[in-house]
Amino acid sequence: MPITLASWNVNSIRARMPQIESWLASRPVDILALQETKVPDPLFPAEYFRERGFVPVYRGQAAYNGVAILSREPVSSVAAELGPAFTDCRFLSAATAFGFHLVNLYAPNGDTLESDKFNYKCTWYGALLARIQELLRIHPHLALVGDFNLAPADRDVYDPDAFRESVLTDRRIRNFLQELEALGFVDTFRHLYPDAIAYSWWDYRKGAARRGEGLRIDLILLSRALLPKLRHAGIAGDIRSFPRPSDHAPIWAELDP
DNA sequence: ATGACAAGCTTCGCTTGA
Repeated sequence: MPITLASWNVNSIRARMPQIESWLASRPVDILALQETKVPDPLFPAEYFRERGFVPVYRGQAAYNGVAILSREPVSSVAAELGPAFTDCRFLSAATAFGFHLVNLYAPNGDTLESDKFNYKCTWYGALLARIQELLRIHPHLALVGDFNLAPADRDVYDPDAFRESVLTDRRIRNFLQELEALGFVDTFRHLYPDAIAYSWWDYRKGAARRGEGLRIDLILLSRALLPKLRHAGIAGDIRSFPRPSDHAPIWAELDP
C-alpha cells in the first residue's frame, strides 16, 4: 500500500471540521499537514483526531497562522521554532514513521512588494532555507510541504500579467524555490504533470473558483533521495465546491513505502 | 481607484488574508 502524504491550508481548523471529516472519508491519508489552523494549542481539537486514529502535533496561536501534523503513526523530533526572530506559528518539523522527515510550513504572504511584510517574508524564507539545509544533511529523505505563498511559474497563475508585480510571483521569492531546487528538492505535482494547469487556491471573491481563476501556491517538495518513491500527486480541487470551503484545496502525493 | 468573501477578535466593525 502506498503512503499518502497530504497538505491543506484549512483557513481555521475549527470552522473547517466538517470539510476535513468529509475529505478524509473520501481520501484516507497517512499523514496530513495543516496550515492556518488559527487556534491556540489548548483549543486544538486533538481528541477528535486521536479518536480517529491520528497522532496530532500542533503549534498555533489566536486568530492567525498555526500549523499541525496529523499522522497515522507516532512522530518524533518535533520542532516548531524557526528562530528567535520568528514568533508566529508557521513552521513544524517532525520525524515520521513513513521513511522520511517532514517539514510543514505556512509562508508569510508578504502583502505588497513595498511593505514591511514583504521584507519579513524574505527574511523568513532565508531562515527557512538555512534550516532546510541543516535538516537535509541529517535527514536526506525530506519532504517539504505546505502553503508556500509562492507560485513557481506563470503557468501556476490564472492571469500572469495581473500578478506580474505580486508578492507571490516576485523574483526574490521564486529564487527561494530555486535555491530549494538547487538543494535537490522537486515540486512533485509539476514533476509528474509538466504541462498541467491546476490550482490550489482561489479567491473567495468574484466567483473565482467557479471561473477557474486560481493559483498553485501549495506544494509538496521531495528531496532527491526521496523522489524515487513518488508514485502519484494531485490537487483535490473539487473540495472548493463543497459548502463553506477553505480558499485552499488539499494537495497530496503517494509514495512507495 | 475600489471592493468583492471569509474568519476571528478588537465582536454589529476592524484586520488580515492572497
